Amino acid sequence: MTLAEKVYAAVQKIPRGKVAVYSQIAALCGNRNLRRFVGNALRNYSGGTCVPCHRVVNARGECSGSLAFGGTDAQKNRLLEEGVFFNGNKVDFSRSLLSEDKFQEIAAFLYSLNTQ
DNA sequence: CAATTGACGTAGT
DNA sequence: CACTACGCCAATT
Repeated sequence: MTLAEKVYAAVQKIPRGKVAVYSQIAALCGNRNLRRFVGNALRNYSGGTCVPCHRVVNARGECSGSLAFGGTDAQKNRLLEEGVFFNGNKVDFSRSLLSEDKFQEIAAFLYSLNTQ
């Protein structure tokens, strides 16, 4: 299993109405320093809508540039529809960041994948 | 096998 | 606040 596949698995576990940051995803895959590759993996992903890539933002709460969805606005609107709170054009982390317990839950799930 | 590349992050100016 | 410089690391070439 490549790291990219782990990334996809982790992102799929992000609940509706919440967002995660790249470092979190990287941490779930075993190492915060992989954060850079997380973005790469999502960009490279062409498997359709199975993975909610739009729920992943950078550490400042900003949506990604122009690449995957048709602009930052498109991603932002999608998040808004899911109930994510925004503060300007940034995600309001205090209300919409992945909760700590959910993070742990996903971590446990990813761990089980690692042992396969 | 070495070089290049990023949807990133932090610290410093 | 904005911009820069540098670190980080797997995948691709």
